[in-house]
Amino acid sequence: MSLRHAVLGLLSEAPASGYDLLKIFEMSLANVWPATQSQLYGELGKLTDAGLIEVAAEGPRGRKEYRVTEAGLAELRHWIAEVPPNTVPRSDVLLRVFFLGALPADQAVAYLRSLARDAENDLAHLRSLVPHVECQDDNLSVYGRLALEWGLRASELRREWAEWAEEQIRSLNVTPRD
Amino acid sequence: MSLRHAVLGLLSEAPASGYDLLKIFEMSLANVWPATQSQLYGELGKLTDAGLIEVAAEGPRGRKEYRVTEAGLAELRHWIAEVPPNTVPRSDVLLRVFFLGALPADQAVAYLRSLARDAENDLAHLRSLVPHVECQDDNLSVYGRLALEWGLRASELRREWAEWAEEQIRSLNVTPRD
DNA sequence: TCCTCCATGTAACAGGTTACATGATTCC
DNA sequence: GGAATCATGTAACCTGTTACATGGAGGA
Repeated sequence: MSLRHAVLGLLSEAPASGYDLLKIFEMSLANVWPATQSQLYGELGKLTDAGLIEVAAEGPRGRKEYRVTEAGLAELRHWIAEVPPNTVPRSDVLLRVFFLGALPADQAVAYLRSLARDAENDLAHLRSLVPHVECQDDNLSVYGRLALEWGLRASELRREWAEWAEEQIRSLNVTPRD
Repeated sequence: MSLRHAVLGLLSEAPASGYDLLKIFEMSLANVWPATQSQLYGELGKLTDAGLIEVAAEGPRGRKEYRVTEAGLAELRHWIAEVPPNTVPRSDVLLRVFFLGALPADQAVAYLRSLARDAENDLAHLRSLVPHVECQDDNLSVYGRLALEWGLRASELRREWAEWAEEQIRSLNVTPRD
């Protein structure tokens, strides 16, 4: 149930329409909590029914601008501070690593190398976002920078780990029978 | 669709029943790809229908021992080596970080501190698994060690990042008006 | 006029969680 | 005999993805 809190969080910064929110999801939250258009509009309806947000104004093309209510803000704060983070994040990459034994050793090594490359690419991409986020000054950007730093560190970790893992597997296979 | 490959992967190491697999999921894969009992039995049925696994033997209490077929093994290898890892892992922790601005500064700092503590606990837990995995020698353990190392590094990262982030927010608030 | 962008909504499906339901075997 | 464990299955519900569907407004 975190999409609902993502929406509350965004609306707590500034009122916005579903369409606006969609853009923000694509820009800022794409790497943290992606959401689709259909999901978003559904959630806006549910949040309105629950009284956590309300329509602040109606615009041209049927545009509805939402804002968070007091109850919504309270719910947001409660969620951040008191609801325990729930799920183990599933990683299909790590799952593949578990089963690398099903591949011939050279392919396993190649796979780990490709992970290192992917991490390097992600790192480059995140680095390209740094200047863009750095010049902004709203709440979302201040904390967005923290999130971005996490991403940078995590990408480096992936690259370093993949290189280390490749070496591990290599050393296992160099001395197969002693 | 990774649960299916998790099942194929486990069965490629050794034949097992749904019940056996459930235990393995709870032990080895709990931190990588958790699965529930009902999901597992459903998937076993679908995999059998698809011809990727088959019933190798039937035991006492209606026990059905499955083994992977040639087609299943081919599918597993294909998935590991050629299917691109799909989704951005959603992180509800990082999502909370994005919206920390909705909290008073002291609560935001407290939250980051609690993240550091959580990371420290996870680290301790993973470290306790090290000796257990180290003495095993099957394929799953060899590659499981790689996955465990990832977990260890990731937990350290989380702790270090949380400490860094706390310092960042602290320094923002020490000098509010200059 | 036509294209692009703004803007919302719904339907079908896949994957995952929780809960319920049932029964056989083994061990004490 | 009773408890713990082995063992499987199903139903309801929630979340998320993909695709379809519709139409207004503004600019070239």
